[in-house]
Amino acid sequence: MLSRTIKEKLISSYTRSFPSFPLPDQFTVEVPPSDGFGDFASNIAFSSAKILHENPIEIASIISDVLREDSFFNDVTVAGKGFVNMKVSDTLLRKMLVKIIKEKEDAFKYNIGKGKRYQVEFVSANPTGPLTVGHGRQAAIGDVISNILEFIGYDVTREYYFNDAGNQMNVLAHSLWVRYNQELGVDIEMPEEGYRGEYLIDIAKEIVGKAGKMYREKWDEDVKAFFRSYAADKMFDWIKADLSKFNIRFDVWFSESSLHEDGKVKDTIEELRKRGFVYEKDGAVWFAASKLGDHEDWVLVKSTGEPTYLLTDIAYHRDKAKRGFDKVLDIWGADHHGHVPRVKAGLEALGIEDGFCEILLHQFVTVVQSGKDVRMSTRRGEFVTLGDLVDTVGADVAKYFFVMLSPDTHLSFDLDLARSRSMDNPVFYIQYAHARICSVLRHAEENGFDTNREGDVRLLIAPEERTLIKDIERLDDVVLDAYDTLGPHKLTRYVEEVAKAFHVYYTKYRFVDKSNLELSYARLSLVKAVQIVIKTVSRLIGISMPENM
RNA sequence: GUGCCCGUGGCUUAAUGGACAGAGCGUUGGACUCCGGCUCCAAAGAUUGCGGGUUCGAUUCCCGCCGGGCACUCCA
Repeated sequence: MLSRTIKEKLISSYTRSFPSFPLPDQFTVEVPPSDGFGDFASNIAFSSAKILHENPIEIASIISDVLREDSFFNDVTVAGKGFVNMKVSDTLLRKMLVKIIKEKEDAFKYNIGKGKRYQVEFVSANPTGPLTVGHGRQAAIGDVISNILEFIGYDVTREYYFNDAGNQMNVLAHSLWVRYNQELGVDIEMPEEGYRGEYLIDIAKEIVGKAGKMYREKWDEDVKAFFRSYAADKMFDWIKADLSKFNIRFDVWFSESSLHEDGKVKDTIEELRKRGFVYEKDGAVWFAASKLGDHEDWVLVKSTGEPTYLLTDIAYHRDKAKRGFDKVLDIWGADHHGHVPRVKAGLEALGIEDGFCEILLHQFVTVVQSGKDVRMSTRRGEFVTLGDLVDTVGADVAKYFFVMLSPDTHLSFDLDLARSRSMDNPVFYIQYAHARICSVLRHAEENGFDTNREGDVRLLIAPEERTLIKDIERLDDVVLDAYDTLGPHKLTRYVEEVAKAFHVYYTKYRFVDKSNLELSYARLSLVKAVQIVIKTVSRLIGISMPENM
């Protein structure tokens, strides 16, 4: 909360000091690496050095002189090669604490989104098999980002796009039919490209139970359609059950076949044609992406007459724009990175503005078990399902592990470690801090304290109290940082830091002391504020905060 | 071969171009008569893959190597 005001104060000191010069493009206000540098530090002198043709140290000292006149600051110094280091007054920090207690999580909300419609599309796995841990990472990242967007005032739609139209579904249908026949003792080989997972065997058994030998060695369009829809329904039930077990919900389930049925794929290709990006060659219809700087052109409609994945995807994104979203975010696995420039070229060709669609890629998840990698492939039927993972480690731990690293970082999920409940587990560390807080508040009530009473925060003079207040008052900065960088891991790192600061505080001081009621009330206020912050972050991450463990 | 991502203490990792590269795990040594020790304190541990360049300043940007992952389909 304070860094905003400080930024404004830096700007006004700058313009007062250098009235005829423009402001630097950007400069930071951040927490310095060590307490010795004060509470906040800014690099404004570095970023303005070129504009002012002046030594950063000189600039910093001029700005500092102005800032020093403000009672907001306790101390302003110039350090290093030109940092402006600021120490804010204790009164001000305590005001922030009071604000948190009064307004709760609203104290940290800035309306950046202003109600604009933001669509986040994630998971979007096709119904050909169960969700894997890789989808789990995507589900977690997408959910946390959606929560963040909502927190800062966007109207968010969480959408799941599934391909229920293409050839993969036919392959799935045929694979199921093969399993069905095998169940009936018919010796048919699973085709090379078939889905070999054991899950189809269970479904095949089910069909034998219901339909007997009706489809034995019989394969035509009707049979295909039956197996296809049977398989798709089963897969969807499974996917939805796993997601709900994982506490992830979607607002819209968007089917690819609806794009075809509603003529949107056809419309898209016509519009591309009108704009001069379509030509025919070798019996196929091509997208002239090279006109937009791509190194080659891509097929939109195969010579068989079927649309490609690229075309339907462009049609899908065109539809997103037509549905009136102000902005959309797609979350894709890193294996789709080659697809990014093509879809973007498609949108550009359609005249959709550049900033409309953002794509966040995340690196892969590997699962390590007994010290070695578990290879995962839906087609080969080798995987650890998301549902299994959630059953073993719980939704909270799974979700936290998925978002605790930067999406850019490869994630290696150690199943043995996760299964062993012992864990050097940050989730438990944070939950423990929260449970301790609840325990303290309970203890206070039991000893006759009214925990709703507001304490006199002026009594909070211990250094650990100052640290803790500084930590919790910057939650809004953390949320905005996570938003700017699309980095949910900023939240987990932050909440670990807050939990740490609380544990340190807890170990050193007593909160409930009948011989010093006023001090006790003051400290209980701080404890409650910490609880508000931990709960707010845990809600954004989507994990629970039990009162007892 | 071409393109994208990654390379940071023993391990897992953080750092919109900023200060002495920050955490956690592990290791070693400490701390409970009292609100939950699932906690806390301290120490050791790093030439940020290698070599150049840009900059007042580079883990971050550029170039070249080395190593790993991914993608280069009329699959999705």
